[in-house]
Amino acid sequence: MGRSPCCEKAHTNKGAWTKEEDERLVSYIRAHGEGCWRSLPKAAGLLRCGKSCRLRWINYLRPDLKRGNFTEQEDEFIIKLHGLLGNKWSLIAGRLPGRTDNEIKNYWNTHIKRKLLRRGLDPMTHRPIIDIAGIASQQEGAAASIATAVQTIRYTKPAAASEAADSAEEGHSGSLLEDEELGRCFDNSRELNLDLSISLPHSPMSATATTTAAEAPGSGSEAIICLCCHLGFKNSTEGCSCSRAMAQTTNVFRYHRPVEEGGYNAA
DNA sequence: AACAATCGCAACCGCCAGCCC
DNA sequence: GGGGCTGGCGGTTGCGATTGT
Repeated sequence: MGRSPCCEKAHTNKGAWTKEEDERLVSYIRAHGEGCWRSLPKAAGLLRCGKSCRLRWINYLRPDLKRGNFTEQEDEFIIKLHGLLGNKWSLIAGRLPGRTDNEIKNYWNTHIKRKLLRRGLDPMTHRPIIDIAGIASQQEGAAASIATAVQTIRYTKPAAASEAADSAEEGHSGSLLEDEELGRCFDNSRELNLDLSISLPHSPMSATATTTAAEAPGSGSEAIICLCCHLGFKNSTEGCSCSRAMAQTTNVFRYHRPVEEGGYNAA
């Protein structure tokens, strides 16, 4: 059984694309647009798998691609987005015009990982490595499975961790969920609510940034912003469930950040 | 100069979700 | 409802380029 192949492998080229193949693909897409990738190779006279054509176009031939080195600002932006989204390269790429998911993924693996390690941060969790080692030691014994689950939850919302790590230089405090709180969330819900929302940090700075934002329980000065909506990952017709999630604020993981515009720019 | 090791990136692979019939 | 098809995604691999010995 198994999957049917996406194309007839016996008659398809593999490996590096030639100039001629590139030209064929580009001219076809210019003439007909991005249509059905499966039928495109045949229509364009290419001995390539449709997937391969799509990848070549998206990652290399698209006219709006910005090629060349990443700027320091892009670096920091990627780090922050990765802190928020994890390895969701396509989502990260969606926030960086002219960059592809593949490019960002490669760049992350070859440059940024090392950069974070040099800063003493774990590239996956964005937490200080010493801190992680401490948690790892606590995980030994009977609590290991719970602690692992907590780490997993933390990974869905690690932005606060990166914010915390940067807080010394950025001047605002991250609001990392305490282990106890994370454990409670996990224990209560048994399932992860992946709706992300944003609220103001608990720092004094945030109070000055508060405008007409909804008051959040507990802090008295938190504005809750749905991350999906704020970043534009969901359009208005897709019915983000943020309002529902916010009505049940107990198990919603929030990303705390200042409200002012440009907050995602590199510090 | 020759070889080995490492790096960087393009491309591939397999899985998954959404759509359509 | 479910099965097949397709597009899209993230992880991994392959290989040329670069650097070190």
